[in-house]
Amino acid sequence: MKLITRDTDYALRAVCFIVKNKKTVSVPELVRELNIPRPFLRKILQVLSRKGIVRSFKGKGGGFTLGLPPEKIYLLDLLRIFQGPLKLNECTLNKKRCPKISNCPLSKKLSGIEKQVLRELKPITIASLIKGMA
Amino acid sequence: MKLITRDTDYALRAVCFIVKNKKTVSVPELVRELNIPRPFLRKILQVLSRKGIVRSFKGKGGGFTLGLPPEKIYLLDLLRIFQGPLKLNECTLNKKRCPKISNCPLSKKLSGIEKQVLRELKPITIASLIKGMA
DNA sequence: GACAAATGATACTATTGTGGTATCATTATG
DNA sequence: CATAATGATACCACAATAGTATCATTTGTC
Ligand code: FES
Ligand code: FES
Repeated sequence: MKLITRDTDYALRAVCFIVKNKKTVSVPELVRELNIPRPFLRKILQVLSRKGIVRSFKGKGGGFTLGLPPEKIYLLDLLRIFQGPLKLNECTLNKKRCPKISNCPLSKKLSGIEKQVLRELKPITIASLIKGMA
Repeated sequence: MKLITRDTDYALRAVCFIVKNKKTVSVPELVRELNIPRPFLRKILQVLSRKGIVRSFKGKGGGFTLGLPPEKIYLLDLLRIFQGPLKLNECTLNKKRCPKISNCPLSKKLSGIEKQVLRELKPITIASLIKGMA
């Protein structure tokens, strides 16, 4: 089971690379650097652009720059954009038959774990990841 | 993203029910009680049987009993049986291009999270879950 | 203005994992 | 021997993930 899917991961790499370049970065450059399949990367960047994580510039010489400072781009943001909300704990039973979540011991444990995971993910920003690479 | 898939969950419920019955429990009984699709449940129980979690008795009047005391059946066992090893942290890059895992800051963070999750999962047994339901 | 080089929008396809079904063989009890 | 159970195994359906393809639009350069 993966915590982070491919699109999230690619988004992360792309954003990191954009941070390190002061100029706008185009898809061809990113492809060259990260070798991610080009159309897939394009799709990902378009999403990031819509969400304001990056800013896009069309036309010749165009490309992408950051839309936010790297200290304000959280891994959790990317994760939620591409993977939806982090819910480790969804009851497989429909609500009718579920002996009330609040009472279910497994559910309690899983919620606890989910909280822990969130607590650890929360502080991770692009900035912190890049610093870690030094 | 689910931490626990349906088969693991069904297995868990089935095992819990078996614990509470001193006699052998047959698939029809389990279906009645848990309403899990019968052939699916059968498949799950066969796996549990092969793994020694439950013991099976063939023939008329047959069914399943526990193969281990409930304090020795770990949620993690079931999880691993049905979902493979818990690895939250698998690099999307192939080994060639991965800038060595030990150096990758994301990988480090995710490993940390994985360890935490394992630490929380480890102590959970069938016995502890049942006690929690009291 | 025409062309080239970039992104925007959107629809489609392929692969894989999950959640099941179906069938036939085997074993035990009455 | 009939019946009621499990064993083994192969198959199928659906959803999520991963990736492709196409056309429209914008912008810089000659
Ligand atoms: S049975 Fe619904 S949360 Fe446990
Ligand atoms: S790039 Fe391979 S573990 Fe981070």
